[in-house]
Amino acid sequence: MYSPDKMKSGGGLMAPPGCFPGRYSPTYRSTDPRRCVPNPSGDLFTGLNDGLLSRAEALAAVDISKHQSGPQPGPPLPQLKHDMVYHPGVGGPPPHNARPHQMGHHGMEGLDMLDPLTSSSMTTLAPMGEAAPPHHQLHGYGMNHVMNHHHHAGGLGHAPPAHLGHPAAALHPDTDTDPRELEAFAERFKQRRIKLGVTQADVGKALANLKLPGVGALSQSTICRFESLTLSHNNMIALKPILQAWLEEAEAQAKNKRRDPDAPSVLPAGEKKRKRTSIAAPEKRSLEAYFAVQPRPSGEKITAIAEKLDLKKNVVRVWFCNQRQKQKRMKFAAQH
DNA sequence: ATGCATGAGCG
DNA sequence: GCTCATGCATA
Repeated sequence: MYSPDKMKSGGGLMAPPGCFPGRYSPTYRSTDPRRCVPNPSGDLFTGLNDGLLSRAEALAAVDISKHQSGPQPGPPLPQLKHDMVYHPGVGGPPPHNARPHQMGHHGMEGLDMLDPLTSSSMTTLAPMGEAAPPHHQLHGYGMNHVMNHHHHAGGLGHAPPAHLGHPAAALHPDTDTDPRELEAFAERFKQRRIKLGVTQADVGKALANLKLPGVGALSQSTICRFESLTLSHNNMIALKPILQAWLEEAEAQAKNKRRDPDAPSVLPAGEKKRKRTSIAAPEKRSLEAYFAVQPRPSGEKITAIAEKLDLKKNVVRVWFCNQRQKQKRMKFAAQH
């Protein structure tokens, strides 16, 4: 029911209808047998990273075994998994915090001598968690207001949360930014959403109907991530007032039993299907190993890695970007 | 629920 | 080139 372009523009994301990049490179070779063999043949990047790469992999192996069986010195082991999954299902067990889960850069100790190149940046790694983004580009659906660290949530030049029921939350950065509060809200939100019998996708779509300035539809993914707190802190803060507005509106309508009968469900016919690249486990493991040593490889390095793993350079680059993003991902539970 | 991707905005 | 918000496709 939503044409791709419609939805995106509504959400603030621009997807020029006719500008899809021709590089949808269907690199989905997950099933490709070659994938399992990180081609050890004559590498072009010879002198460059052969040694490094191998060591990185070896180190990763050590690292892995380390947190799997080995006792961790100190805090509850931060898993350097590329993903965090602590999500109970709907109606699952009482929500509760997981472990303090910051980025895991264990395994680094002792690696720094590996390669001067890689170690240089490694050594600077700090216990970052969500520290202080240098600056931010405020784009998207007018979430600019909240995104700004020092601005108050009411920003956006509209600030009509008067009727939203929780003026305090909307007006006080302290309240709005409090991870505890966000966590609690996400929890409530999910619970009540389910109560209303609405799916995450429904919510995303419905947001556009709120007609809040600058607020368009969102995807199921985003709603899901909001509920599971897997968005950045700023993103959570930006979305909260919007979802809160929707929730209140939805409950009001439900109470009055009056849902406007407008159901323009005109499913847009199929569009081009993007093929999702799937990186095979062995390759993924290698990437994780490299990432542990150098989360921000240079273009050259990325090229070398891509070649060694027989992956597209862009795929590798994006993988690193996503990995960093995940690493930075806020873990409310973790920080409390 | 999550992996890989796009694209805006910023150096 | 990166970060960040966000989405499509898929497990």
